Amino acid sequence: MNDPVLPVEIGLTAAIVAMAGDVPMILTASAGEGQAALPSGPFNPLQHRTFEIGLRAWVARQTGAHLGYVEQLYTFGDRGRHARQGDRDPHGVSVGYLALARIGDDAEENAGFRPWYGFFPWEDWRMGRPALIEALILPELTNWADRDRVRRERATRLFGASARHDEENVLERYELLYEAGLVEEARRDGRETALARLSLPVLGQPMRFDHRRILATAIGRLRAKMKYRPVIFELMPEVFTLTHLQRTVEAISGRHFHKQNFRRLVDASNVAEPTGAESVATGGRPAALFRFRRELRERAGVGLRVGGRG
Amino acid sequence: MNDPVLPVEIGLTAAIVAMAGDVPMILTASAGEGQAALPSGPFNPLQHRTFEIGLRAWVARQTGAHLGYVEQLYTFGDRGRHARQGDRDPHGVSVGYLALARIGDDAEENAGFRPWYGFFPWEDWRMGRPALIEALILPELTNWADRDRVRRERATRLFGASARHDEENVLERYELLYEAGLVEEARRDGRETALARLSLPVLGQPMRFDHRRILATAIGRLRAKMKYRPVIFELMPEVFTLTHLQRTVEAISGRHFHKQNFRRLVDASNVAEPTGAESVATGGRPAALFRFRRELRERAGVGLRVGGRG
DNA sequence: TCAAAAGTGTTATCCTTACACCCATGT
DNA sequence: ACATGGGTGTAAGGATAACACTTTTGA
Repeated sequence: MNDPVLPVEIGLTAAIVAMAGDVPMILTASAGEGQAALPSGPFNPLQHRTFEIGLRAWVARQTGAHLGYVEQLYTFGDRGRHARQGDRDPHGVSVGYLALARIGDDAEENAGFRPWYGFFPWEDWRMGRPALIEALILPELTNWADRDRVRRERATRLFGASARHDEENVLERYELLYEAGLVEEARRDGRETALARLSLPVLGQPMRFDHRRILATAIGRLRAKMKYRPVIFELMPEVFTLTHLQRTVEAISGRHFHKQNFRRLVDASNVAEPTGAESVATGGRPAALFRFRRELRERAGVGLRVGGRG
Repeated sequence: MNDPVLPVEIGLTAAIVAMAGDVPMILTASAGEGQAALPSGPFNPLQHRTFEIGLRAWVARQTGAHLGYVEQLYTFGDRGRHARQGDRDPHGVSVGYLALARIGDDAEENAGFRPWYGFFPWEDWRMGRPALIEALILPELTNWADRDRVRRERATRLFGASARHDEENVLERYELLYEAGLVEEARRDGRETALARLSLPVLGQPMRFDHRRILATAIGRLRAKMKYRPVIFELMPEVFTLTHLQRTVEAISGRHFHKQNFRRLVDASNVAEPTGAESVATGGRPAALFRFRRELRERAGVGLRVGGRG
């Protein structure tokens, strides 16, 4: 309480998400070669009144992207952030953010954005359970768990075939893989690892520092938030078809939904209304166009409550 | 990005919750007279590896309390935290925490703890809708909203008799009252207020700085967390009766539950198991004693999923 | 024997999930 | 006419919410 106060530097790190078709993208810092990193910058309290304002400012300056929704994720204190060898992040505190943006189709604007499932291939269940879970992750986890009952149960709960898959636990799954030494970051941090046996990057491209953890947190948060806040529309154009909306929700949540049930859900939730117009057909019957009911933006409890299995 | 880095001080502020009978308590700093405040202290990265370790250290030193569960809430940047006149919080960044503790019955140990509904009288719905909502809050909000449709809708949604009450929106409700100038903090911060007309503190005891906001965040988070993590047991003794458990859950969530449904829920969730023993009767038929199944502590998705209306 | 609290069985309702079929357009 | 994607009705099963009643103790 009466210790001398020790000032530290504040950094902001952002997971900036956008959609390109039905591929969820994450903005990475163009850090020459080497591992991908999330964009980050210092926070200057004299220049910007709040973190969020500071964040918007440097993102606008560094990239063209205009941020829609912005949400604070977590604050990592200095050596608390999986402190390890090779971590050359400046001493200080880092505040993690999730932000949503809209990007166009032209390569210019998309520069720096990468598909997020490139970092988390085991998180995309849209076409069913990813094969690499059975083929790679489970055998390696079994090997790691050995006779340890707690480890075995954890592995089964998070990746087991019988366990109900909860798409929100992105961070828990990543941390298990990290602890089991199955992601590149574990090796870099000097942990025991089974990676020698594996040809990388089967278990996803690595990121610098603890940025993949931050991204995991961001994905999990977005997947959860979607269900009770209409944030998904920050990733959609002004008007859209219901199929387009479904593809986007599926892309983010990494799950597949039944068309009819999804539509009923949208209908019941009342977050979208028909514009009256129809889409220029994209290969079949023209689809009705919808728009987000903006007046609901601030409403809690309004979201697409996709259920257990869709 | 290339601005000179500006170091700032990091402070930790904690909402430390405990139960006394069926009254949820919050630890307040013994700041002489004046308004209540949450305990807070500086974070020294040289001394403590993580925020959480730092937090536990100074809480242990300052108070006798031993913290069980600890969770980060939000980080407020300097002038971002409702910066206003009268705010004499040192410049810097403040990381807010929620922590759960167990206290005994003796006055010694309970010193500094105050009933949290003293700060949020409109949040206790255990005996039905609090009378002061109809009698005071709604009339004042109607007056504040005047002809503004957005304001009216917001007021109705958060306090209206017809709206479904969502106990988790503690922060939203507090912020509405703040903006409407109905809490003491609004006056202190130099906002227009209707308080002259009201005899304080009808709308709850005020707190210093933005500590009541932090407490509101903590209550809301705890009410939500309870449903999918077995955190409630951090507030319970080793063994307890089902009625005791129900009283505690009701106290935290501020709602009343049907006995039978609550029991079925506990049974279905499998988080508690009978010890075999029975309680020394407290006035009626002896009750079976239960204990928390500790092996579930880390399990996501395990909690008491009390539903819409209990 | 009465008060006080523990403890249970059953039903109506709604929501979730799943299934199978029809419709409108471009080529 | 057929391929492509848009769009709907309905029924089974499970979870939730509400009900009223019995049991066991202490005074």
